Amino acid sequence: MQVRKQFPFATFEPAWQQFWAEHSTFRAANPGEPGSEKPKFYALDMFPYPSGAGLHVGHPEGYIASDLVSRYKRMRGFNVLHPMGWDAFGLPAEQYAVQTGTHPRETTAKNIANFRRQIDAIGFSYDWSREINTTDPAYYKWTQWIFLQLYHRGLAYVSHAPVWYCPALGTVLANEEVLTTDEGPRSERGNHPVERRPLRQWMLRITAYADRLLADLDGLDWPESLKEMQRNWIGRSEGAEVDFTVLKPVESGTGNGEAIRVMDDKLTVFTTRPDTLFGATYMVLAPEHPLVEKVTIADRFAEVKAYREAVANKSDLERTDLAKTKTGVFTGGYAVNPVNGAEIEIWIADYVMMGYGTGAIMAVPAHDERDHQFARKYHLKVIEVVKAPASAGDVACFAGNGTAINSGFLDGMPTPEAKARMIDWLEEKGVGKRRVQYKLRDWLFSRQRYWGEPFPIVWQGEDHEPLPETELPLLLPELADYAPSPEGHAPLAKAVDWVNLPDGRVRETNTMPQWAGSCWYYLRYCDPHNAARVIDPAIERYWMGDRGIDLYIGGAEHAVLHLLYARFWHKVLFDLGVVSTPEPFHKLVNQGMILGEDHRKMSKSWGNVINPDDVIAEYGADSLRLFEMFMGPLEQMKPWSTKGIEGVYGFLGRVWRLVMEEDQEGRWHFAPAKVSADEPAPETLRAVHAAIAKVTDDIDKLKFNTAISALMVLVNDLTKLPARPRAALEKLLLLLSPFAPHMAEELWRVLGHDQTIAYEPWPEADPRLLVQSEVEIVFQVNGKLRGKIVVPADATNEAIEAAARELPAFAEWTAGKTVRKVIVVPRKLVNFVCG
RNA sequence: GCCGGCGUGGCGAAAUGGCAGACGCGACAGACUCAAAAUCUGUUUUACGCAAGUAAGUGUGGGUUCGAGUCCCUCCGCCGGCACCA
Repeated sequence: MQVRKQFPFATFEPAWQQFWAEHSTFRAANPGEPGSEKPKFYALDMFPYPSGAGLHVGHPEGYIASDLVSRYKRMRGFNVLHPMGWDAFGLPAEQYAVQTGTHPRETTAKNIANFRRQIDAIGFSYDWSREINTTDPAYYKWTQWIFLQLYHRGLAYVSHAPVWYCPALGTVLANEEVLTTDEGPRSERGNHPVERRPLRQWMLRITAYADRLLADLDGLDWPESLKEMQRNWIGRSEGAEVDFTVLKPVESGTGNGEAIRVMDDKLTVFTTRPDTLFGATYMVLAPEHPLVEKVTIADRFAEVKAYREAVANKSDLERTDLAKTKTGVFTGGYAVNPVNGAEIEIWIADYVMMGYGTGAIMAVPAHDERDHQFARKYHLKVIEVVKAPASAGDVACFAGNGTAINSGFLDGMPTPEAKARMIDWLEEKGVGKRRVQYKLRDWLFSRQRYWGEPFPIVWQGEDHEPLPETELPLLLPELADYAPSPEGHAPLAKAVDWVNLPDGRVRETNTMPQWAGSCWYYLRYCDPHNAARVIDPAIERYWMGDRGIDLYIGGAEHAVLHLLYARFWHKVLFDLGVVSTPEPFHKLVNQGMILGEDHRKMSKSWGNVINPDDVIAEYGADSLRLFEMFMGPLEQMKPWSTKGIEGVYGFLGRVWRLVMEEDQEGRWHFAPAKVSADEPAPETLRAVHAAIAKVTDDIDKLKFNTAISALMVLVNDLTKLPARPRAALEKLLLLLSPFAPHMAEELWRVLGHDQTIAYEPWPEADPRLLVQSEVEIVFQVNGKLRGKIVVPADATNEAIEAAARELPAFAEWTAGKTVRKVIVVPRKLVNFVCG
């Protein structure tokens, strides 16, 4: 059954989309082109991976928001860069290729076409002449070029350290792509089990930028929670390295009292609490620590070996399970505490990780919860060296700041001072130094996949060398079979002719991870067709100068990975002089997830997925846009509601009928009788200007839901008028146009305009029309509302108080009481405090 | 465990320390209609009351203030992140 439509969106929405495309309405002007004299505004969406499933209504939420801002900024006189593209390398297309033999290029092209169709139907104002695709050789040529710059700067290197390998996906994964789950470590993509394997890998030295990545967060207009996540991920700690001399008893097996010999080796630890060095009563090495074999005595060797083997077979989850009791083994070796010469035992335990600090710790069981647990279990000595402040209460193990005790020259010092003093002492004696430690690790940058950027690297034996830039792009070879080998050899190894060069050298067969293409795509949009350079400097300065991208909207799932990697590459490019700002994304907003109507996450398995195609067929693109912005704050998670979209659809119908009427045959026509040429009445004028002020202010703050509610208030007011002044209607359409651009364009034309509304100047609210001559003031007694009075807007405090005293309610509520104090807030309230 | 964020009607939500619940949905009533739908106009936090009105009310308990949804502290719940990081 065909439901009667409130307005013919199915006709005019596609027509306007076609109009915009044919007229290149949203083409942004590069420097030198007409329009580039305007100030720029760069509004960026996180570009999608074009999956086979297509879009659901959650995907375009951020796109609608950025589109709205883009349209608004154009009307405010900005030259707006609002582009879209495809993050099209990735695993699903490759897995499909493994199963079916379809080249990922074909799958990707098909998916992009579907995404493009869906996106176009929503009426976005993208400049499609700047469309990019990370799998296009003309694009990945420059991804490879940036890799070469990293390589030349010593920021790309080869590692043989154990890495996460996923047998199901047939590839290695970065630390960040591995999740700790109840079933053990799993791949973020697909939730497959992963394991450690020693494989030759490319790493990027992101740790060299740790300090700058941390420090520059401060100046960014990002959600504070997201900045905090990056800070935690980078994980900066200040402390000291301390060198311990290693002792080893001469083998005897008879117990104590045997001769000892001093070994050459130093055992270096990292600690954030050098002030507790006097309380270090034992040391712990990670089981994998290279010194373990040297410090272990013969008597202990079997036990140590068994422990190390047991640990090696543990998954990381078992190892990091906080609930389990700590285990460890004494090596038989000793170390000398440099500060007091005490000989302390060296243990190994899996609560110390090889990957952080030096893989060894000095244990201070009195003031570290973990050391405390361990010491209690193995009956190790505990020496208290920090006196807790009285406010700390009675705790078994005090880990906070206090006053140094039992610590020789530190005694009596507060913790921060004691830390500094100890570091000075260590540096004087040459047995330690100040050190800053980061949790951030280098970025594992190679994957054993087909559908990614090939590395522009060739090997000669164990030596690698870069391809010359003139040989870029290095194209992906064609393959008959895309599956990786079970041993972890990349699919590219099968392209024998491609891999083996005539001179005996061989190509790198790994490819880059999906993050590579998205690390710099925002730059390419500025100058998408430049064959000679990654980006033209003048164009870069125009679009990226000053603050970089003015507004970046995308999902919070990219809080640490994409956003950290892209910042890293950007800083490298900044150091190379390719870009002119140290940070790419000035303002960042995370749109909240849209849940299903049942308040659960939209997913096929719940059967609650809403497809935008269906919504558009039923209510039109403007309704979809308007509703997604009306549901609630952009950043907030919120459920879809069919009734809700009917509400905004009804609102658009009301707008339509302000000027249109339907004839007997169901055709809509302009209704001249509904529009008056008269000047708006003062109250109408005030309503219009109040809406202008509210909508403008709200868009600036990205508070689209309240902006829409202001538009609804205005439309409700105009609906009540027998005929609507043309001037008021035109202002309404201008305000509506970023939200519901199709209807705004259509009615703008109906009202006789022959140019697109997209570049009409945004209306200005006249403050003189907003001031009211009289205001209603709240009358309170003891803070409780007891009445209202109307006074001139400029009434003095005295006049307001006097007016309030005239009220019958005043006598009633103050009877038998004394007025002790009167508080007047001009234009707001008057409050009598009585007792 | 640690670090963020959030708790407001039947529902989605508003509210520079100053009238809690704008706007929308739903519900109820009226107009139009033979009738319905659609549309238009009202009402709609709860309790008591015919009403005027009064009282209570923003997760819990306290505090600051003339005045707290908003600021501070305690606890509870939900969401996100990190997780033996020395």
